[in-house]
Amino acid sequence: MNQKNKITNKLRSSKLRPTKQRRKIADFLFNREKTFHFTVEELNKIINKKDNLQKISLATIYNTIDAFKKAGHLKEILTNNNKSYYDTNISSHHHFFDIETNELEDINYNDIKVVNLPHAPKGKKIQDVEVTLTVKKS
Amino acid sequence: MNQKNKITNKLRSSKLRPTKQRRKIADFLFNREKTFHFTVEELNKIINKKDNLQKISLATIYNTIDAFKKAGHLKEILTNNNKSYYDTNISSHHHFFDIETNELEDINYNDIKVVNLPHAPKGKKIQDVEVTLTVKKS
DNA sequence: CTATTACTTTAGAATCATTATAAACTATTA
DNA sequence: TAATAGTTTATAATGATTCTAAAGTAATAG
Repeated sequence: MNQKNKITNKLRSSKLRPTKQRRKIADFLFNREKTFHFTVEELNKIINKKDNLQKISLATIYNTIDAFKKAGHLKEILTNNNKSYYDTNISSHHHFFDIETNELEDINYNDIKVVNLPHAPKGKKIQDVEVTLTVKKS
Repeated sequence: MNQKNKITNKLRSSKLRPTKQRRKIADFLFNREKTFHFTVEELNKIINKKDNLQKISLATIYNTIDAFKKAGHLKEILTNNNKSYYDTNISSHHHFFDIETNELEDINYNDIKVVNLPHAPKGKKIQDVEVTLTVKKS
């Protein structure tokens, strides 16, 4: 199956109509080797570079990223930076977050072990475990 | 030493002039048994309840919380909620974060063990280790 | 195929959290 | 007590995100 069809299937299997906009964004985000960290504004700048003919509105980018997140294709990263950061690496892993530059870096799952997880409070269940190592210039 | 003087000293030792506003906020935040989690808007609502005579402006509350954070009297908590959460418990510990209600709960330091911490990227040093367990209704 | 329906995109307005501004005020210091 | 340095304040400005409702497009029924 070619990449175009893979994207279409990915969208369909998440009950998302494969529109031109969603394909373009999905193609950009998911057809790559390395994981990609971004904010919506950053993604918007890249997707809508001046020389691009078919621009995608910022609202659509927000909608699409939100849909991809809900479908489990993107992981939202915890920060204290008052904007949303996303990661194309959805497998369980952790992050360095540079509080001076706002840069993120993945930490391999096996490089950190979180042991003795406590029980969730009554009536709740744990949905995700995220370790953030805040770093700065040494 | 009475509590009023304690607060004054805490402020002075952080090179913050003990103004009426800072005392009031510090008194509210730090003279308590249990830790307190809040956003600035929540704190503003509490500090400026209708029946309060001396109101404190929202800008001052932001300034003060920022000063207290920089002085190390408050810990900022990582979430994916696009607003800043603070914790009066500044000792090393972790959190449950309910993504449906935005409620936070402390996790005792010893209830989670993070082992095998990786080295920080070259030229950087680890400033903080935070584990957030995202929870939701089960 | 075509018409209908349901979903999606869009520009722009609205909202929410936060930061900036600059004038009035207050604690500290000389 | 006067000068100064730091602080507070209302308000404006900013930045990120969500809302709105009209126009467009994909899916589906006939």
